Amino acid sequence: MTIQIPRGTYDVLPEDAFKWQKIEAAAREVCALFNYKEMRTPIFESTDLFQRGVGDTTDIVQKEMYSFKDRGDRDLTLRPEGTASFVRAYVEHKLFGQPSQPQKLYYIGPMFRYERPQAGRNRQFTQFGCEALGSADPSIDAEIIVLALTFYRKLGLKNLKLVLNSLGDPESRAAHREALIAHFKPSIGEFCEDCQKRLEKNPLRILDCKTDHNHPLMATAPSIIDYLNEASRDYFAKVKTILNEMGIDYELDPTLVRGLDYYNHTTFEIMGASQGAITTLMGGGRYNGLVSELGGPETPGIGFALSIERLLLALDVEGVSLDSDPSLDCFIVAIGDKAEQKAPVLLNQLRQAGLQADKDYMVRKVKGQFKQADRDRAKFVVVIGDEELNVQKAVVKNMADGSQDEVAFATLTDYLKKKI
RNA sequence: GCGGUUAUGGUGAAGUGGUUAACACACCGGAUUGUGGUUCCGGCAUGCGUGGGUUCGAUCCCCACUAACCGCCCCA
Repeated sequence: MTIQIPRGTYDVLPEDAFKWQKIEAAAREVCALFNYKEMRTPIFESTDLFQRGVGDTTDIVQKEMYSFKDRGDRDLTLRPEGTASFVRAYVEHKLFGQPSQPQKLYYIGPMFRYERPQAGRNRQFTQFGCEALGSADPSIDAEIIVLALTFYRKLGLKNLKLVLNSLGDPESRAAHREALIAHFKPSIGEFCEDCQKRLEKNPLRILDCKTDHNHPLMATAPSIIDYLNEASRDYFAKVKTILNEMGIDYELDPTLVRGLDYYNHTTFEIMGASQGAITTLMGGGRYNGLVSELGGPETPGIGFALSIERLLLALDVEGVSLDSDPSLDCFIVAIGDKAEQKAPVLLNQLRQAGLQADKDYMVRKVKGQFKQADRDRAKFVVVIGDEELNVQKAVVKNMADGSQDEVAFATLTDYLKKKI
């Protein structure tokens, strides 16, 4: 039996790779525009990093990590997300000591989660993410959201919905937590098993439950918005004001609860048109305690991550095409043994002169060689055979209009460069 | 991790318990000793996801496994 690709992974074939290049180029351009610098961190890290960073109670850590021991008996994990690594690097290289703050950074790379694959969910997937470390200014919250929107719009996505919430600071969260427990505890038996477990661990997540979505207590549950203390409320108000003044539409959703433990204050998602159940294109939020949690000084931070796989699906649903028109300047058709010997030499000359050029390698007949030239979208075909070699001239055919010229070998590159 | 659907060539797909597994597209060749995108003709699955079972005989029936898709959970 032939070996198959691991479950939940996929190959990007040549016909699709150019889309990825375009998307990655767009991401880099937008980051340059917003003055975010690339940082590259390893694809695996100490398992501890994610346990402490992402949070022990999260689904990611509890059941989705690709963990292994290396030959030195170290516990390592293929990264399930990017923020923990970036914060680790920020602390490890003492980037908090750099004069330039906040450190505005981005990454594009593979992430790994052991999940049941379906459209828009893979075991290896690719995230583009940005992190701004060191600033607690509400305008950076707005900036990071706008960066993501700019990126999507640049690629032609229109059907986007920004959803916002605030989880408040630790004091606000604690107050809300108590209120939630008090609200649900008397009737928790009417809820699903998961919710019963959530009650003590993370009652916030009950609000996210799809099973008990219609339970009357859901509608009357205490909203985090009502439990924000003054500082938290004030901060959130400033973020919203900036977005308003920039003309950014958003929807407030007090039940927007992100799955990672490190979030506080502003959280957000961008939803898009997508196939099936998955519509979250991008998610992120503020994580003010994370740097100190991972051994650095008390430092605020905020970031987002988005999936390129889901972006591609959304582009598809919206009918946005990233198709380009790859073409070849020139294709050499060789007829006969002598010409076949000459072809690679001539081809090399064209290439060295900067022309995108190719020839047949399948011993095809003339007709077949022309077909290949057509598939490669060659603008010109250079035909050489015995007759041409005798007079040191090639027949050059313009594939668009079918016209032909005789061109001396010596002037071939000049001729083609002028025509292209 | 749970539930449902599916699995035939490079692709999209018909199909039957019994000798040669439709059709279309793509590809290769010929009509046109040396010219593509049109047309006509020809070629192209020792094989029907993998392993086992039932049977005189299985691509078709049964079981297991694997994978894909959809839903749940959760997320990007």
